[in-house]
Amino acid sequence: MLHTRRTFLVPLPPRQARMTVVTRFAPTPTRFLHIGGARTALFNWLYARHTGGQFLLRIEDTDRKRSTEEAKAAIIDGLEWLGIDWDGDIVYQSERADRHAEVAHAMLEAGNAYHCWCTPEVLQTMRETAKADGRQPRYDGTWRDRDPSEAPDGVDPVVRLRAPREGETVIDDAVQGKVVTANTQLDDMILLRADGTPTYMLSVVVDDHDMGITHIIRGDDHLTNAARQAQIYRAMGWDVPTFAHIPLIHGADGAKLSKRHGALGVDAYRDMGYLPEAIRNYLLRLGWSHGDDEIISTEQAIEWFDLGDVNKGAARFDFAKLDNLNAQYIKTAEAGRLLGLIAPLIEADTGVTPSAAARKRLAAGLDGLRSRSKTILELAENAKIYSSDRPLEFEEKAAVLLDPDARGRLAALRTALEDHDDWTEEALETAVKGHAETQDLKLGLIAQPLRAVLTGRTASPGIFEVMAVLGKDETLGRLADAA
RNA sequence: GACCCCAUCGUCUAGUCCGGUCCAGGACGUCACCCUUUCAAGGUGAAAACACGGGUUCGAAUCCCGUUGGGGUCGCCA
Repeated sequence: MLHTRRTFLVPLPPRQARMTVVTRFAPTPTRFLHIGGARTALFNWLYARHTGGQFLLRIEDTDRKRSTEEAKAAIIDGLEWLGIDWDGDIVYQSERADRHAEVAHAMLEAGNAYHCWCTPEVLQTMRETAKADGRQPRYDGTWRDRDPSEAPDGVDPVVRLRAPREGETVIDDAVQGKVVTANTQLDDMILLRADGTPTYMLSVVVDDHDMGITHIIRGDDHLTNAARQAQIYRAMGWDVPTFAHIPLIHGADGAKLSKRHGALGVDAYRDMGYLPEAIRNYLLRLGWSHGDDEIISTEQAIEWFDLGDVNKGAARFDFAKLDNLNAQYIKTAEAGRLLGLIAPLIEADTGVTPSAAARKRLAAGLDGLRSRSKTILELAENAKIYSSDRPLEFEEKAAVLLDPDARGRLAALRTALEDHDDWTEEALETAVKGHAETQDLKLGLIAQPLRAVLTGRTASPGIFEVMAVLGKDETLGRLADAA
């Protein structure tokens, strides 16, 4: 754990001189790593890797009673699961409160900040009357030029920034372009609370500066904050980093992704059976593109990613497209990994640890299963036709298929198969088709009941493949169970 | 409400900066057909968009203005 790394306090060379890009992801540990945060982290990470720079992680746990250890762990877990690694030690904002205060005091001394004795109650009424009068609900600068000797007794003052009252603050955003804010829109924000603790506005600026952040890539919802933060940088005579406000992700209904609907943690996506590379690819394409490319490896993403290609408008989250991407990654994922992923799911579902024979079948049948699965959950579900030991459970529709006639046909087939020894897919196909011909039956009349009896279902991989994967003993055994 | 941001198929987007090659391209989804013992996968094809209104220009998805719509921010939260 770190704690005020000295290096951060050493004055940094001017921006032009340190050509290395430094980005950061600065989540608040109040809940899990939600999908929007994941994308912000991804973009920061990608940009740092693309430029050969650094990607830092800062936990903004400036207490507030809401930060929890669980949330911190969940965020770190989420990042790790997504394959997003950070450079150096994690910076905990709460451990830097002294430095934040130090900066505020420096501003006080330089005259760029001042004490204000307005209580929250006074401020509250100030806002209310302003609103009632049709004015903006802002701090009116009561104590900006008032003599501190007039300070009321028994009130601890806050420290406010002496912000410029005229002119405008301009942000040259790498994504949004030039954003101009009239300084009259910005009031003198609080830097230090009455209890001496720093506010978010001060903390971010000080931390970003001390950490040498060159590019602040974050959600659009911070765009308005950028102007205010720029004022703090300027008051301290610091270089203002490059801002890049990326659009927010909206739910399928177009509304903001809120706690209420759809704002899930990345762990939820993992539990729904999505592969981290699919999530990464999907998130990457939400608001960013590289021509017509859709399937983009992480290596390519790092090579191609640039801020200039990030869109300005918000994008809606679409599970259908995520499913498609996930399916594509499942198709090419390494077999051992997939097997490892589904084993615990099958076990949890059936309460049985797959037997050695079952695992063998699973490995043999995996390729026929993956093209039929959009998620790991589906894969595990589909895999049960191989993992289950006899006797099988039958789906309603499969059971219906096994009427007396069908059972009779299967019994005949079983007898015919008993002497068959070449248990390869091709040979079995020839054998079963041959058998159907001698019985003068359409293949479907045999194949469908066969599928039902062998898998307990009406949909499965090719039936001859299933037979081959099952092996002779298991195939005949399952046949015997029902025929 | 004020301020700020945004606006191409249902969705993600290419094209917009440096107007003409765009009666707008790709992907997902949808539909049809092919393949096929089932379900997928795969293949082929189809329907599907420049929000609206004004300009500027020989010419605008591309530039300007307005309207509408959507979003964000207005805390001694982060």
